[in-house]
Amino acid sequence: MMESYASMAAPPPPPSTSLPSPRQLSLADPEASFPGRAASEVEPANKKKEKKARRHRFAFQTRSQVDILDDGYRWRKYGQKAVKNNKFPRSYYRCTHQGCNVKKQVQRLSKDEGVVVTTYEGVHSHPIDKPNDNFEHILKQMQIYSQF
DNA sequence: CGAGTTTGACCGGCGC
DNA sequence: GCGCCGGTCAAACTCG
Repeated sequence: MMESYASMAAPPPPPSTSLPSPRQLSLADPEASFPGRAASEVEPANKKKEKKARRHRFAFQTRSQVDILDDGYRWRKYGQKAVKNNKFPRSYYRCTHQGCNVKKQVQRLSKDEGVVVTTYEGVHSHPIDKPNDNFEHILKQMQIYSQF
């Protein structure tokens, strides 16, 4: 899906009207006074604003022809942006586990399509939902760079 | 039907 | 002060 760019090459729906994006509508809505995605802010404002310092960041450089690196956890893609120094876009993933705010970003090297850099942000606090005993073996094959 | 994926637009910070 | 950039979200669509 992610590698198939032409899969969705015909999205232009019938131009019923120049209706702006739903995103803009929320802005026009007085109820949407929240600045941006504050609506998803599950944390009540009762507490002080804790700084969103980034947890430990681990970058895994793997050699894979496919960008779908399954580490055993369930990830949900929440964005895709192209990097300036790379001709390929970077994919942003997030753990679907409740309370598990672990983020992961996958980037491919434009020079070496077979090289994929996966950066993990945060730590998982739940067991793996997928039987992958070989994961440990895979880790050994990967070169782990620990930052922070 | 549900979950996950896609795309566009927005936000905040930083630079100039 | 404005422009640029990276990063994030939300709705819509697709797949199983």
